[in-house]
Amino acid sequence: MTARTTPSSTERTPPRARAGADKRDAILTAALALFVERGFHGTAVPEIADRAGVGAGTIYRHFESKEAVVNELYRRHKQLLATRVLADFPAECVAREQFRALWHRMARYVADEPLGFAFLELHNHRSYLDAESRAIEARIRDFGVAFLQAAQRRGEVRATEPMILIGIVMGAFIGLVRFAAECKLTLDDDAWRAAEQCVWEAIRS
Amino acid sequence: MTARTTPSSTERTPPRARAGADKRDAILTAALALFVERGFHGTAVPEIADRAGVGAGTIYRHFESKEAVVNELYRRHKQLLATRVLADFPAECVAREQFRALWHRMARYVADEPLGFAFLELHNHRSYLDAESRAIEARIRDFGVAFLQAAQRRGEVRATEPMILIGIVMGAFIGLVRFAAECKLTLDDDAWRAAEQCVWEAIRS
Amino acid sequence: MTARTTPSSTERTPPRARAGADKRDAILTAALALFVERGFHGTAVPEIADRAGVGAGTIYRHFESKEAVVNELYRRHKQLLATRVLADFPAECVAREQFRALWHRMARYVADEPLGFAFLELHNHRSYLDAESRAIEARIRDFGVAFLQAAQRRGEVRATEPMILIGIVMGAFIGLVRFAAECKLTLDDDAWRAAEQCVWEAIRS
Amino acid sequence: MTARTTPSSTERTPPRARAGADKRDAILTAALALFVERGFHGTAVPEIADRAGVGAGTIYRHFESKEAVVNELYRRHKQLLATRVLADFPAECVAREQFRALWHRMARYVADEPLGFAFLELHNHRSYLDAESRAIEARIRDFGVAFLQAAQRRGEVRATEPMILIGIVMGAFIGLVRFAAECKLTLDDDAWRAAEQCVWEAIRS
DNA sequence: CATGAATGAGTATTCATTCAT
DNA sequence: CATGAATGAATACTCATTCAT
Repeated sequence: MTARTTPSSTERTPPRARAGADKRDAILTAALALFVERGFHGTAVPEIADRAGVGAGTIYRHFESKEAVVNELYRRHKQLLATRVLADFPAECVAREQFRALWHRMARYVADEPLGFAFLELHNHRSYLDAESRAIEARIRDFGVAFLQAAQRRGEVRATEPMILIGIVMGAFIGLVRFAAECKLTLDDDAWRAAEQCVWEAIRS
Repeated sequence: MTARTTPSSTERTPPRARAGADKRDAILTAALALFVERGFHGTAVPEIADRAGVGAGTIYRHFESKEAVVNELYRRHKQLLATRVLADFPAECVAREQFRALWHRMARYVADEPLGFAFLELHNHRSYLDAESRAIEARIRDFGVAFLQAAQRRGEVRATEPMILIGIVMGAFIGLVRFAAECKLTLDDDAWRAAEQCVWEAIRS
Repeated sequence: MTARTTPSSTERTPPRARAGADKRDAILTAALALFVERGFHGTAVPEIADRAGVGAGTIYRHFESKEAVVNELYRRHKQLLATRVLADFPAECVAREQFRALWHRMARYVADEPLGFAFLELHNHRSYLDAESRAIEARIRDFGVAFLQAAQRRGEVRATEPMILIGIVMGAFIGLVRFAAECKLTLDDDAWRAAEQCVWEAIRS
Repeated sequence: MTARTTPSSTERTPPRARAGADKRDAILTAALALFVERGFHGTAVPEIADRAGVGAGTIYRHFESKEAVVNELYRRHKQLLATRVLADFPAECVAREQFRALWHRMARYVADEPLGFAFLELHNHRSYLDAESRAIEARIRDFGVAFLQAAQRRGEVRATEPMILIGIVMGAFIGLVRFAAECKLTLDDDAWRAAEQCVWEAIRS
């Protein structure tokens, strides 16, 4: 346990005792919540430090700058999403099954990492994202296009421009999550299944 | 009132081209572009003044504060969207026709006011929107729910929770626009029609 | 303070119809009240214009700058005080009578021009008063010193350094007015007479 | 910015002469001098920072706002004056002795804290003083009234309205200090004693 | 002459970043 | 390594002054 000079001990730190280097994680967790709540420009570095339970200077021991924090966060969560969704993709199944798998994996990601998902959906990433962060984004899109084209060739998905279909599917997914959040509607398994069925109808041949 | 026909390129207006009261418009136009590009908190007031071709102080002659500018912008564009989409709604048609009408009106709005649409889709409006601005938002959503429920009662739209269907439809629409923008894909009439057909399949009974 | 919609004419102007050049007076009157209330640096030029019922630009038609206004005000009121107090000074009377005359003339000035007196007593005139304004001040003090020295030579006033006596007398007068104002105590003729008697005791031989 | 005439005492402290917490004191000292010289509204925060030898932001680490600085200054000096003057007041002496004690204690305060005294005498405190600051003021005045009334009951002080007498005495004291300052006259012990005798004559029965 | 919209330098205050402890 | 006080550049906003009408 790191020595704390101030009399008050565990102020904001998460319950588990913290071993040395995962201050970095505390910073990222705090930053994630604040960026989602107030946006990148609307969040002050000392606020992040405060919520993470570390000194303001400590952030600069782990990250080059505030922008480095947001980029790390972006890459980390985009990567996590990609891994969760694409790992062990059922390449041999029919498109219907593949789509169902994709959809529910995304749904599980949203359930497990609601802040991470909300963060990725924040707009205006453009102004601070670096090249590497952008590359991950492209990788996922390319996978989606490849999947759709294969299914189209097999006549399982309608023959519309793949980018349009991706826009519709991803948009529907994101819209579903956002509207549910706005209306304080909890999405249970049935809701997710129903929605999945709807969206499949949109792209099936 | 001066008609604004071209959606394009009215930036850094020539010093003596404007008369009196449309300095207010110049400020709103400049702010719109900058908020879309860098977000509310990422945009400095002098930047807005600069781009509008006015002095920094002039902004405060027309608006109480920076927040008053975003709120005006939000209300104005939300209102415009609502009017464009809901005016003379074909109440007697079958759902299929009504849906087509809604879709293409939204498409036309996006084509005419790309920045306005992008602005409305910006997240984190929460932190600065006032009560009046929020009320307009609710009005539009309520209309959508009413439309869907009526169609469901007539058996023309599938009997899924209306908020889920709205999330899917609106999300698909927004996703389509965003992905197209990101991939520098221009959406022509055919593309809009094809997408409309896809999304209708998602909600039809 | 807020936007002015009506193009109407006489909004704040005092009842009497205004003939051309006495806008200058309206400006001075407005400035006097505001300077007393909020100080020179705490008063904005448009506020003065507003209270005077003239346009902001009009002030610059009559005065070089904000500092010119305060200097004019200072000179005008100092001059008025000097005239009121020193004109037809009873040079042949005994010091007791002369003192009584001075005291009650000052009292009458305060009663007639409470704002003017309060303004002259404002501190920090130093930072904006010009040479001419300062000269008037000196002239009055010199007269007081001469009066006291003459009375001291005749053995009617105690032989203490004249500047000290002036400080005491003027200070007592000002203190009286200020404390009365602070305690919302109105000074009637009896009070003024009683106070005069007290202060005379302080300097008589 | 302006010319600095006095080569005296504590200005622009040597960069590394101070330790930790007395940066707060440096700020207060700098603010005191500037407020006396140019008034509250006439003093810019960066000027205070400059004179205190600290960064502009540092002021906001120690004080909520510019107004918090004046209020602290006011309370601190009013308190100091009250303590110095009222502590161990000779309650058993005759009024003549009590008056002498009060007078010379005030004189010593002025000698020790000339800027503090000048600051307290600044007008227009009204616009920024908070309730607590005002309460101290009233406490001192009440003490003066009580002292005078007791002496009047014993027949040692003339039977005039106490507020009038206080106005005269305090006014004379303040006037003395101001006129002396304006004329660059140094008040030595003899001058203070002579003045005290004069003012006592004004109120004795 | 009078006006008030427009201006930009100036104000109080915040915040990303540094560095002595 | 960790800290948080200190910094000064940057921000939102104000105001003395100008000038086209």
